[in-house]
Amino acid sequence: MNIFLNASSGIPLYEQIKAQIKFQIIGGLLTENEPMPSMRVLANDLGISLITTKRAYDDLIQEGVLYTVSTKGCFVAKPDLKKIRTTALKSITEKLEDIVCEAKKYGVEVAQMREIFDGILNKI
Amino acid sequence: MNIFLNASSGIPLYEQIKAQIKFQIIGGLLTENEPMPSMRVLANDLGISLITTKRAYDDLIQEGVLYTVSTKGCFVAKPDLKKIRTTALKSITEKLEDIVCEAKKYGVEVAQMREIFDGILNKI
Amino acid sequence: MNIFLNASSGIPLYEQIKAQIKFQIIGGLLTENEPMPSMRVLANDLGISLITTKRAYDDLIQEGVLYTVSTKGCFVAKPDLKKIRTTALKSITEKLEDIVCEAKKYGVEVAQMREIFDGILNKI
Amino acid sequence: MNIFLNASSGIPLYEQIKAQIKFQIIGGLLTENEPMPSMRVLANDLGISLITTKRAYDDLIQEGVLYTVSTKGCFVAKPDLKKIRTTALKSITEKLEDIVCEAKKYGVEVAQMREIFDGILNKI
DNA sequence: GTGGTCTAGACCACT
DNA sequence: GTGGTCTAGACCACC
Repeated sequence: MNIFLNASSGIPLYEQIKAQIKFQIIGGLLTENEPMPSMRVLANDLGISLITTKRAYDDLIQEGVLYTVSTKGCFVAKPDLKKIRTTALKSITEKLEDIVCEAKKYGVEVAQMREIFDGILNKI
Repeated sequence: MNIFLNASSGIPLYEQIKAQIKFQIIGGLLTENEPMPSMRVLANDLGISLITTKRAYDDLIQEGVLYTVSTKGCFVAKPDLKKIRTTALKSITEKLEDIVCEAKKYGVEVAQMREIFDGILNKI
Repeated sequence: MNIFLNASSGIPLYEQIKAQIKFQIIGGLLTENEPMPSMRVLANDLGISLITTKRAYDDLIQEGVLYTVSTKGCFVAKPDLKKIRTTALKSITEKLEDIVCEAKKYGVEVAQMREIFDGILNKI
Repeated sequence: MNIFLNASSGIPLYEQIKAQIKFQIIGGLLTENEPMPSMRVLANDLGISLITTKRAYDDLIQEGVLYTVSTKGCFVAKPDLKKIRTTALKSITEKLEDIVCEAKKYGVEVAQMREIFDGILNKI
């Protein structure tokens, strides 16, 4: 399981884990009914506390992204790609709005914002 | 002094204060050598603790946005608009990059990102 | 952590703490990525308020001397010895200039100043 | 009376006044029994509060640098140049010692300190 | 009245 | 346990 954590980013570790698991599902790296590494194993692999992986898994189960089979472990649920994408789009749109709003207060012109944004899109 | 705080936004009050003071300097509402309300008065006006306004002022003094004259109060420093804007642009660009990067992981297409962004720009 | 405070020196406690931590980094007693005592522990050891140690740490983090890993604690950053020394030399030079300037106004001759200074250097 | 104040230097205004009056006595600009400007006039000239000039004069009277004749005002006392110089030398020596001590903690070599000091002396 | 320093607490999120 | 934020209070020097 390839997950990369940044302890000093300020973003909670469990949120970083949750996001990367979702990315892998969206990207097809994790497929329906595939077994997830156990919380203990993942905690060990990442060198973090079991509590942290548990928090991430619990959240994902709660969101319906994973499901748990007692004594067997956690598995990837049937991915509701539409829901995940809709949620993601909503979150992204909101964040963009916040930034645009902030930029406006700093006196950044619309044309300049578009320029910056295009620059980023072209770079990736 | 028009400052609006949102106690439930998750953004520290002193950061909100700092940002709005900077916005007012950028917007020309606060001009060089203009006296700022005293920490006590501002704290009273906003209904928050003296410590919180002091924290905001201290940070801005440290950044060179305000300066203090012992027992007289705090004043607006010669606004280094260029630096403030450069810093702001850098921060905004970084945030945009993060979002675009996140969106990409969620499988959002470039065309769709541009569409969302244009929608926001047209709305404001 | 050996830090000695002089409550009656007029120098703020947090400045004394900051200076001594920098001295220890310069002197190699504190090395890169070494964990600092937690704010609470240090406050306890020194018999001062948590707020005062926090103030010192915050300043040092802001200066890039320390860095913080959320919930893990504060650590010694990659010491930019050059910057620290340059800053120190600048500050020392300025102070020396002020004193020489003051001495001159008191009519102290250059030769005498040199004599005093040599006396001090020979003593240490 | 030529006195120059720096409101934002951090040094109390009354200390700045005291020092400059002493300098003028040492330099022979103010001579024995010469009348000083009244506190009110001086306060007015400097654009500061009467309280501040009073504090400065009171201190100087206390130190024997000035004397007061009721209803007539303040005058320059017989300057005990030796005492003033001795006091000044002591204060300067102490300050130099503090700086040298601080510089040493920052790892500045004796040779380098001497170099800096000579540079300053040659400049003035 | 001003800012500068320091104190003793509290609550929170995260591990 | 850690740091981050916020609070209510105090004392000081200076003006």
